[in-house]
Amino acid sequence: MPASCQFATGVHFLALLSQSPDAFRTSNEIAESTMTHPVVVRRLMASLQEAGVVETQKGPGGGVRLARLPRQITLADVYRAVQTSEPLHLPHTPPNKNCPIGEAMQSILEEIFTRAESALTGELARTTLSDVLESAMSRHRIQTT
Amino acid sequence: MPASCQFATGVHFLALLSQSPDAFRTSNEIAESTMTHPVVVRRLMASLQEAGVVETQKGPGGGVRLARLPRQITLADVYRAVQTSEPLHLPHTPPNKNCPIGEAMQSILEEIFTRAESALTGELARTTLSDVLESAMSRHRIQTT
DNA sequence: CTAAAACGTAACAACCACGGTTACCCAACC
DNA sequence: GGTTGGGTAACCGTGGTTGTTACGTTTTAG
Repeated sequence: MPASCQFATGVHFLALLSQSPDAFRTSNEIAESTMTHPVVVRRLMASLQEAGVVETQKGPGGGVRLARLPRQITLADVYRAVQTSEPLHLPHTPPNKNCPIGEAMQSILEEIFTRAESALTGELARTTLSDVLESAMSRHRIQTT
Repeated sequence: MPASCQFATGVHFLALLSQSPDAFRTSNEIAESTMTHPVVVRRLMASLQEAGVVETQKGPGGGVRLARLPRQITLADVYRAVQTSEPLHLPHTPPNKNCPIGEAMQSILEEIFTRAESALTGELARTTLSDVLESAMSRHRIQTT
């Protein structure tokens, strides 16, 4: 199911960065924690940097850190920065020109998709990175005690 | 990924069926209108039949028709019947066991995904097939006049 | 009872996006 | 200037989706 898990990965990355909002973490560290490849980390972080969610610093002592406080970053920000393809798609082959229904279908579907995705991002906007980190901390505490 | 457009295709199919809720339409007719293959139609219709959205009739004079009135079928019904993969996904590789954040991440993300998808289907549930058909009819009328 | 019309489904190929990997360039710090 | 880091291009393997063929099964017509 190679159906883009970039959002999940991105949230995971940013949750790690939220632990120490001021410190730079290297892509190697992040990759190790998430069992992936440093290049994958840098690729995803590039999108997040473009969206103004993180900032990077090259050279020794450099790495990636949040550009804003965890409280000021919502999951909708992450979703918009990272999601390359939309969850709902039009068919690749255009409909029959002789079919009046098909003629109007695309624009109807596009409107529906827009509304549906607004609902989705609206829900995601209600959770911030600090919420995620807090949940993770409390959950881990319960698991280890 | 070859971004699944099954939802869009399904809505298109059902909009066609909504034109004549009582008559059986063959997969060949549907395929012709949507510029696809009869087997593709039957495959998708199989899911919709399993969900109780359509009913099929074999043999001459048979085909597919809606199981309920267009007014009683929402796009959320279509989405649930047809969508094989969810819009948001967990990473395929589990996180590092030594990372406390990663430990808790999966369940946190699953909760978030559940809420987000509920928001999406909630929005889709507000539109019925008769709404779609009505939009298509009025749009086509405007385009052709 | 046979033939034709339709769905049901398995099997296969083509395509394409995603993730992992390597390699190389560039910037920053010591 | 060397080391440490990100930035990015290029490539491959994998797997899901669609299109297509082929065949079985059910139903109706006659």
